[in-house]
Amino acid sequence: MTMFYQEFQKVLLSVDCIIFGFDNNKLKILIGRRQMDPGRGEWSLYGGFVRNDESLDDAAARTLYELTGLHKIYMRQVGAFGSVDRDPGERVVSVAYYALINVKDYDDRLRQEHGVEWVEADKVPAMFSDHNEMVSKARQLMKEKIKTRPISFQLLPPLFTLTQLQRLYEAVVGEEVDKRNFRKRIKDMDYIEKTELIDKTHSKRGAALYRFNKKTYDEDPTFKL
Amino acid sequence: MTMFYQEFQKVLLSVDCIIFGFDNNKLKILIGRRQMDPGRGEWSLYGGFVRNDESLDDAAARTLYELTGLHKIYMRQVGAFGSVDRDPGERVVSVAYYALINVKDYDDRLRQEHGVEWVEADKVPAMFSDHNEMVSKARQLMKEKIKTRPISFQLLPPLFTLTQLQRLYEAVVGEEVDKRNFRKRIKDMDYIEKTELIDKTHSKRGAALYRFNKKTYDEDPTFKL
DNA sequence: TCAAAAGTGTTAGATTTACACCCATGA
DNA sequence: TCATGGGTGTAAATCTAACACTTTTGA
Repeated sequence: MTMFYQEFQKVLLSVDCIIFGFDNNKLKILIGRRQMDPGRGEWSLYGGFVRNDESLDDAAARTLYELTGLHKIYMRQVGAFGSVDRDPGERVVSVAYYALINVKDYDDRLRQEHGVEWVEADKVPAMFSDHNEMVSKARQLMKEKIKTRPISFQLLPPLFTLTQLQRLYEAVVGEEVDKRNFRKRIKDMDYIEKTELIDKTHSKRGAALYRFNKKTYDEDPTFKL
Repeated sequence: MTMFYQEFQKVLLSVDCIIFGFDNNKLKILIGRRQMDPGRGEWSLYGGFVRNDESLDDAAARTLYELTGLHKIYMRQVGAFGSVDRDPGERVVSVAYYALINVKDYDDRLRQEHGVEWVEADKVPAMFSDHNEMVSKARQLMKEKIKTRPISFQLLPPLFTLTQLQRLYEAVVGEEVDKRNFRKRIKDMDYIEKTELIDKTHSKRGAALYRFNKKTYDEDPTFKL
């Protein structure tokens, strides 16, 4: 059946997902207790094995769908992790992906059924194997990404206030920024549109709601690399 | 023997190396004709299969050593490539690494024995499978890296002139930079040390030779992230 | 003596940072 | 009426980019 490469060893390949959410002005990630031996009961990222008939991206998307019921989640590869002993059971190489979702899109019932929970990205417990490493690398990549690309919208509802956008940015880069300077920068981004709508849930005065215009963004020549 | 994960499929895992060199003011990469079916004879990166008793990094380092006879090559992971049909033979997932070497360190006899050659990074032919994709991604990563980290020294001899350093920088980022501005920036980097030595092979007047001081670099608090 | 590469400062413009007060509203 | 978060402009400092001529020396 196998015609080529007969003499080479195969390995188990998994994907592990670092799923980011933003809630209560905190960056959070979704983790659970490992349901499998070895390591059963340890904190762990959600993952799954790669099948022979699916690409790595497909495996990650499928895994994300299994867990969240959501399609077309924003997702980027973090890298491959392949220490020999990273899994105490047997040799497993894992490709990590980070994903961004809007916490509100994730049915809380489904979340509980899978036994995963949102923990603050700054307070992640010690996890199984090299999962903490995966998380740091993912955070690092996301931090670099957010400085040049509009990924915030993947974590926010379709309508959001500038304060929300700023808090998210601060949570991701890990430092506070000046309100006026931040808003000045946003004004220059034509693809962040002010709507007529007002959010009154977070303040008495009410804050203008903004939305991300993907079309305008895609047409912006600044972003044609 | 295998106690866990029995029900999951395994895949062949390979590493592919994008080996950069700098010669004649040109950024080059090392490629050869594929020696294996399927795809025998097509242009290809140099790669190898990952063994069960070695990490991905070890597999890449071993592959680099096999080809070049060099140890401790600077090397960074590019990412995992895993389309289902990327290899027409059977399912193979590959982890790409880029590596930087000083062309002069590579014995030309050994190079010929392996049937690989240096081609300009801007003139890479169509290659086997997704290897061109790997090269673009590697170039992109390296370009980002060189803007904040001193990786040039991996591609240059221990002593080099500022003009060489500038030409290399230009080749990597793909655009020319102003000589005076470039040298001003270099002056601010304490870890690039001027020596008393003069290179007279490239000009009549002679150019001062510089060296990279790793110790100074490692102690520079700017680079503690 | 001249061609070829090395070496060297200044200025204008752009970008970034720091900073403080008034507004609207519901409780 | 007051506490809370929303909203706004200016000036200094820093960084970046543009620019041209002199030096040395081997051929």
